Amino acid sequence: MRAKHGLGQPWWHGKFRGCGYRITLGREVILDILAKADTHLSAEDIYIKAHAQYPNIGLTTIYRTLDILANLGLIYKFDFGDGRARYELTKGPKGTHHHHLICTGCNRVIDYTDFIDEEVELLRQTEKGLAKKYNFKIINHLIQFYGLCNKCSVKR
Amino acid sequence: MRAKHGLGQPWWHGKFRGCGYRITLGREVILDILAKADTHLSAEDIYIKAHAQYPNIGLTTIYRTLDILANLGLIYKFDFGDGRARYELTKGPKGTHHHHLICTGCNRVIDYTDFIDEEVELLRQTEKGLAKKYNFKIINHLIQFYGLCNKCSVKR
DNA sequence: GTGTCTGCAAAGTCTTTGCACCATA
DNA sequence: TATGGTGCAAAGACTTTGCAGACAC
Repeated sequence: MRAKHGLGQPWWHGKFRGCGYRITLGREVILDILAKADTHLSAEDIYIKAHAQYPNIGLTTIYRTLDILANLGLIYKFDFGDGRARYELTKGPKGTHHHHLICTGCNRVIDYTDFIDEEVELLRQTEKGLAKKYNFKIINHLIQFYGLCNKCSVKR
Repeated sequence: MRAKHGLGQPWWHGKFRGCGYRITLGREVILDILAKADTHLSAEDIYIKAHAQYPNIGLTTIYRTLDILANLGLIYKFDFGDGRARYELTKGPKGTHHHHLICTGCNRVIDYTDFIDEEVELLRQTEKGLAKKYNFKIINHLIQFYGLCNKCSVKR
């Protein structure tokens, strides 16, 4: 529903062109995959999906495109502790800001979107306070909870 | 000041022995370095420091020891986005729980310890809520703020 | 003495880079 | 047509593993 706008151009074309980047088939495929994904994909995950619909694509293009996207602020890059990075559209299908619950037993990751108003407000204030005290311009934050999911906590 | 207790044994000896691990010179050196460090050290940082006072030590020992320490919950392992892990004693010299402000311009990391009471309380409640809703046993959390430090924000 | 631990070297994994060719604008 | 972009192969960086000798207990 938010995939296109105006003359049928994907929403990100403007941002891309504005930065001097070209729109290529590979990049379209990658963004399409990210837009449809409901989880955090690794570079290889994306490569496999992309390769299915565009067999000529190489892993290199995946990494290079992800790098651009991250710099443009279109995607987030996460580290869940398993040695490979995961990527996620800043404004995903769900479109909502969220945090992660990571099971240290099985590496499962659960998205957590149930923010309470106070949480958002507190975060806003904290950022403001930190910005002032440390003269730091805060752009983003990362919150992750670690623990054991129901299956893994039973095992122990 | 909290380095020793009882009969002059470092505080962690008990925990180590209790888990069947042996106390070795290499491990003592590594823990000593971590205890004295006031920043997040990389494996190589630790290796260099350790090597200075115990030239026989190898990088392998550093990694293996850090792995044990992390599993024992004695250290935290962080990823600040520069491709190498950083380690920090759970209860450092400062002994305080803290979060990090990471400058995406120069990779500088600032410790942030000025918690406001509401923050701690809110976090506690959030954890409780998440634990209940997702049947997740939360053990730990990670909060990092990303942005530009004063030097880097001037540059742009 | 026995089961761990260790250093070294080699292997592994994810990611980045060099280069010649190709495609977008 | 002029820049950028791409795939491939190779290189790079950090971390892990195999193994024989050394050490803690």
